[in-house]
Amino acid sequence: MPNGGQPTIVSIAERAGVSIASVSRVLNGQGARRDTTERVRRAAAELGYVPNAVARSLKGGRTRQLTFAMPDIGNPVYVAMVRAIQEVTKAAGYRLLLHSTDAVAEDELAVLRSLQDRTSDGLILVPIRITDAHIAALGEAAGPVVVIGSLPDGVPVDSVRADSVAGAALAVRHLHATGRRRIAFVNGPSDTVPGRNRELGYRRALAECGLPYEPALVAHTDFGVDAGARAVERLLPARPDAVFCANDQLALGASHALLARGLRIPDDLAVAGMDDSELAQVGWPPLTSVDLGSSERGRRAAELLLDRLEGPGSGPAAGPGAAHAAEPGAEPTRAPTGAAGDAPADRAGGGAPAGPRSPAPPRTSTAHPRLVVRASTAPATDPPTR
Amino acid sequence: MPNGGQPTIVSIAERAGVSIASVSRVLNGQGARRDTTERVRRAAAELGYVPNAVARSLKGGRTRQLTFAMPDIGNPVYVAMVRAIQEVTKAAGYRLLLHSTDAVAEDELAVLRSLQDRTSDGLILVPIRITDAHIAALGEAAGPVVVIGSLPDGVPVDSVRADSVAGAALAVRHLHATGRRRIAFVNGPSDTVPGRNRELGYRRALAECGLPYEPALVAHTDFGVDAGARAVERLLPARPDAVFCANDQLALGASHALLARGLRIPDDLAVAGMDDSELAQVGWPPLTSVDLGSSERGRRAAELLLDRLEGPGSGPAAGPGAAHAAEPGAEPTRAPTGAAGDAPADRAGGGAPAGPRSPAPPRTSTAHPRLVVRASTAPATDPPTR
DNA sequence: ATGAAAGCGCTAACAC
DNA sequence: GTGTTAGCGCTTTCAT
Repeated sequence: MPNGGQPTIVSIAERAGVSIASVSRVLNGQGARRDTTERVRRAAAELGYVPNAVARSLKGGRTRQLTFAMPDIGNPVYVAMVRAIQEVTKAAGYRLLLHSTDAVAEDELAVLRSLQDRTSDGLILVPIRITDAHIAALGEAAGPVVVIGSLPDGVPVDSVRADSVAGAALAVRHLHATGRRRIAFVNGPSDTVPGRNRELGYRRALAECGLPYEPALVAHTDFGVDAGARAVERLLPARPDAVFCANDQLALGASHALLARGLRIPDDLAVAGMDDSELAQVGWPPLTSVDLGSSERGRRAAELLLDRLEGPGSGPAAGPGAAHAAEPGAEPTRAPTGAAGDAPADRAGGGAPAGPRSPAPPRTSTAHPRLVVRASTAPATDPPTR
Repeated sequence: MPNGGQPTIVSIAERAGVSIASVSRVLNGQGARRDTTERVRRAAAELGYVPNAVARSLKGGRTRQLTFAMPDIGNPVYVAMVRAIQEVTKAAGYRLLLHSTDAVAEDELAVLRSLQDRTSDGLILVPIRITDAHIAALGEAAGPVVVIGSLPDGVPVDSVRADSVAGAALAVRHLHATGRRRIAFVNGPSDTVPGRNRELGYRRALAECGLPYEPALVAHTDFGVDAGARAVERLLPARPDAVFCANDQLALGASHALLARGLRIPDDLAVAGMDDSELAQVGWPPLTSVDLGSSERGRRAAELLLDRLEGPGSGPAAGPGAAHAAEPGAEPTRAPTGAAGDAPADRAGGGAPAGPRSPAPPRTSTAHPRLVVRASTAPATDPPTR
């Protein structure tokens, strides 16, 4: 027995006394005589036959696997996304591969490149930083990619973003409205897209509220619980009466450090986070946070991806690079280092395939933020609540 | 162009003017003339060639993918396991597929069966309940499986367990030692293995400490934060001075409910959890918990699995019968259809195929629990700490 | 309706 | 050292 002992269509064909073609047809629900159908089904059942997914993939050019690559699988926000994505892809009959990049750009690029080995049919990527290398890699991706996050204009890739500038502003205005005047900000790394946007929202809201921007009230650190705890300690000397954190993990860490110092939340300081992840409800006191629509974005990203896959020219792979010539002034995707006019040779290099598959312009959808108020930002003065 | 425009060994062969066999050899680091090597490498680079993993898998009989199926990807304990497993499998060159079963037995069985479609080479499974169906499926699994959790004796499967009976007892004794006398217990479902074991440990420790078992102090619920909150409410009338919870999620929920009622932790009640997951440190007050060695177990499980995979007959597929004759005194791996007295005819009837693959006897390793004391269980009376 | 045969992209014998 | 060839298990023409 050549393989691992698993039955194949050949075993079934022998047992049922038909050809492998008939087996395939019956098993794929195509027409066949009653008798044949019967025998094949029986043989398959008796043998406990399960089709070999690898062989199918090789033949069909699709693995029916999708990849979701996120910065940190330990962050509940991404877990929420996983759940939402899973729901959509599972319904469509795709398996989901999860990949935690630890926010390492190199790892993100590797994932992008890995599309080339045809292990998965498509990719949903949550990059934390967007470098030129990312943009280049995105353009050359060997299959459809959807980015969750903000991409520079003109990058021809589907994306789903959250308006985190507005989201951050929402939180800050809320703090101001509840009487806080010295609003500190614990941000993630400032060289990340979320980091930049949240800072922008913070400053904008400050300005709107007529509050000055005080560098001493702002800290940058890594995203993460411990980081939040350490960062808020550094801000305490500036005597804030509220701390706005760029995500829930930071906010939880900050709360922790504050409480450990004997400070009271919200009486002494209010604390607010972002993402409205599970952590917000689990924290003590429950954390005011800004819902950035994580599940929604996950779901939407999955839908976009499936659309590329099954939608128009649902061929084996989406057209690589060359297709995107739509953008005026777009540079060539890849220079086929060799004879220029050598038609047959460089076909592989990414020359436009004969088929006029329309690249379908990239689509972007944006989720709108929503403030979720909880105990951590109750007004300092005796709350008039009932 | 038949495929997605991706270069194949054929494209390379043409471009380099050699045969596909040479391409394969060069690319796989086998000997070849300087000149040939050079040309192939160059062609591959120019074309941006990446080998098609699917084709490789079909040929080799291995996908180099492993599956980890756990009850809930939202539980930090499993995230810790994922990290540990990932570390091991990645180093060995395997991709990891994650699967969240939501503790649905049916889903666990499906995962087991899915080994048959050859999508992954092996499986690490964390079942929450073990039914007869599980045991049967485990025996018939089409590839190596390692179970994280306690299996009944005699099930021929590798497993890694935690001594959660001892772990639970540890926590209860600690509560007793710090002056608590009415120790409530919020458990998970009693028909799960962890649920049963933790209850056993609770009762055992109670007895050791000379404390009576009071049903009014015990609640069963689902594992989960909300469940913990609701459950502890029901126990309050019994006036506990401590609450021991079967995992950190429950404990966090319980703390939450207690604090929300204006009770103080640990002054009014002590709270302890299990698993020592991230949640324990993130909770307020920081949660005393029992480290059940999640990372350790994950790592160990991955090692066991890899051992099965690469260890003995690391051939293409598990072991085509004839091979394993090596082990002295080993039982026959699989009855080669029609061989010795081993019931041959039943291949048809769907009965267990020859023998449940048992090349090497199942191995089991056990992680030992360790108590991690934090603020949530400080003695009620003024702590003599320094 | 069914069977024979041609591959999908790759590796590994087996000749030269 | 290199090329030719035979599959891995499956789907799909193309004849019959």
